[in-house]
Amino acid sequence: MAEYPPFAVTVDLVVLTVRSDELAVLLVRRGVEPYRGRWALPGGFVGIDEDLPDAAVRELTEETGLAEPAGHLEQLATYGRPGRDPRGRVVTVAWLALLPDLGSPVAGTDAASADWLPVTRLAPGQLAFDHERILTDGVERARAKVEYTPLATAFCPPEFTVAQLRAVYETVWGTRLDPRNFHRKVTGTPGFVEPIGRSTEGERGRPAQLFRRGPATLLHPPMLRPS
Amino acid sequence: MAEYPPFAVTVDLVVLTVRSDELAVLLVRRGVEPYRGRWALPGGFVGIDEDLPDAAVRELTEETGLAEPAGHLEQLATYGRPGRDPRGRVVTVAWLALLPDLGSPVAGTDAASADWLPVTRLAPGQLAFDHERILTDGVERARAKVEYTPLATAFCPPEFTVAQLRAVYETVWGTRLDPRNFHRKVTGTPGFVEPIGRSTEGERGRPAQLFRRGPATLLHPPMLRPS
DNA sequence: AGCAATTATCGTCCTCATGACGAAAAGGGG
DNA sequence: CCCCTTTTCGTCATGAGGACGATAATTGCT
Repeated sequence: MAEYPPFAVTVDLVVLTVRSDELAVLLVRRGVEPYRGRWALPGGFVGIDEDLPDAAVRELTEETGLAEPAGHLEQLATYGRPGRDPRGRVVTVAWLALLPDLGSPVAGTDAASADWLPVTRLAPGQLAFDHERILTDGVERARAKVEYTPLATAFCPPEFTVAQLRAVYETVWGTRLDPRNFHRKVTGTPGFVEPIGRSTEGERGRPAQLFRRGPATLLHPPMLRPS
Repeated sequence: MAEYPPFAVTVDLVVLTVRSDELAVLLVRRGVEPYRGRWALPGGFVGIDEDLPDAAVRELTEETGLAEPAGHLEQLATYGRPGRDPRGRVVTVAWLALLPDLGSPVAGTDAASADWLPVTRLAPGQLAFDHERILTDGVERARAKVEYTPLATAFCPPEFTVAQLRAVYETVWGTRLDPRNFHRKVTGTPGFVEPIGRSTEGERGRPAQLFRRGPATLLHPPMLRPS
């Protein structure tokens, strides 16, 4: 392999969740140069014998203390512009993870701290490397994919109400949705959600049926964003 | 960079076109080991100072003699399973290109020959490396994306008729579409196509209006595949 | 020229999905 | 028990899309 140009390969994670009615991304504060002290996407180098999805899962658990039991993980895109990393030629494979709200992450093994930050309140230029671009692409992908897939359920706990699912859509899209039409749409799309048989207790208002995510992988017809 | 595992990075291209009512992919016959003599996706190593999109465009023109004037090129996914290349740890960034039918490609600079092969007539295990998986993913992406984007026009010459565009959909999806409803849908979706003002001459039947692709980047509402 | 065959384009009917909204159901708190 | 909140069911109007008839505008044949 000495005849071919040597690259370093990393994985970076765009981990999104919905916390207190805001779309939040998991960021770590860098403890080492370059970009020391700046926020960055969690990620790291891929082992020479490690498969790419394995590296993504490892970084997710390792650097954030979060497991990936529920939730969703998919490849986002690959970024390799020369000069994007001052240490040399680094190509990064970015992944998109959607998780339910699991509370605050624990700090990683290095001294860096990790936390959820609302994506709408990030100032331009606040992230290390080209991570702002990667984050933008990830948010864009998530907004588009909840339209035609049941992926919005990945933001919910295993059992959830229609109203919780609606709050996810409203937060991800930044719009308000009519509760009655949303209810009809969700319960009427085959395989989107299935009733668990129980209801909520002790909340305000009429108790709501509990659902789990259904077997559908695509929504027919899609959930349309209001124009 | 000596402290990080060294990878080789390549680009591979899934170049699709519609030829004689079949969805065809551009393949090259490998002239060197490994997989010598087998069909493979066109591609090659990324230069140490080369950006990824540049490498994809370079390989597209270099190894196939095709330019990318019309048509469409987008990143598909990245594949890096250890062992996918017997020469060592190679991560490949795959790209999807959609082109109008430009005739037979010229052979590349090495002795390998290049040709269009119908995707439906490829036998399993016929392609080198993990290129069969990459091709499958590319075809899947194309089939899905013509639903909600105007990308089917990338398979057409700069000026085309509604019937030609319909033939593209029928070929890509492998279904028949009603000419009248298709015509209504295409001409009624804002920004999908715009009339050029001229019509075809010398063909059989009533002359058809010529169109070029419109400015829309997303189809609202999408072109739905018949269930 | 006249006619058949072919293809493009327009129009009609019906069904279904969806947006806007009213109303009833089912709980908690005074 | 009344009020407030939230869920859930209905109703109506609008618009998109599938099925299909009808017409327009050519070429090819006799």
